[in-house]
Amino acid sequence: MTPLQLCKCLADETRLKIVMRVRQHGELCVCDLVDELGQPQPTVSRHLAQLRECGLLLVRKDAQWAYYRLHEGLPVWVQEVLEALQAPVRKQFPLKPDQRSGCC
Amino acid sequence: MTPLQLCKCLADETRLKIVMRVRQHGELCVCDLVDELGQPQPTVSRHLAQLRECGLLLVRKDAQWAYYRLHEGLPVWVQEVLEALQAPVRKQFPLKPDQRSGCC
DNA sequence: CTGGCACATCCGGAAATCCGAATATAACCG
DNA sequence: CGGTTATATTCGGATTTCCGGATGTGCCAG
Repeated sequence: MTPLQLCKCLADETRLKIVMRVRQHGELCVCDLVDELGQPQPTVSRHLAQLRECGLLLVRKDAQWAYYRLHEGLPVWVQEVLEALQAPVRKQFPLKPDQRSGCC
Repeated sequence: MTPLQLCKCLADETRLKIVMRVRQHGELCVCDLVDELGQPQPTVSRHLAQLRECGLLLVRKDAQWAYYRLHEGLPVWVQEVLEALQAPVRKQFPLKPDQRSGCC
């Protein structure tokens, strides 16, 4: 994980939102993200794959669901970047009013 | 300046290097950067313009030279991101051995 | 004024990125 | 087994991003 790779991962609105939402919730399944972001499922899945491959996210598969979380072993500087971005991202992309559809 | 804009600015090797070098030196002129990065002057100038427009860098023009520096009024979270990236960037892209050509 | 240097900008094409639509896979349910 | 749900992957094209080369502009030296 290099600084350049991290910046590229976060240089997309959907991926930035995903990382921050996941960081906030600890763990989220794909359908939650699809619901939250209002984007088609293949789009979300593609971005999740990218975040997995670069080592930012990890998956846990349970039955038919896939739960994503931040990789536990992230370098400190990565955690610092994410921490610094958390608040302004939440300001720029506020959460949708709690319409817990309860997909899973 | 939004988190997304910042990430896009830093999601390019040349721009990432420029920002970090400028941050380290306080102020650098274009020919220094061209020399350091080993890239053609128009390329460096184009990236500098981009960093200017998004509000990360400021220029000071003196005679025929243009000196770039970090914008003084950057939000705290931006400064935190840059601080967190400084060390790993220097590790990934070490400085060229000091061959001060003294272009200016 | 002329030439040279530092820097900026413009233009056309190449390359990377992103997306929509369709399809694949895997698990659960009846 | 067939149907449905959750997720992943593939493909083709559209859009964005990046670069090289040429050109423009301002400043200085002679």
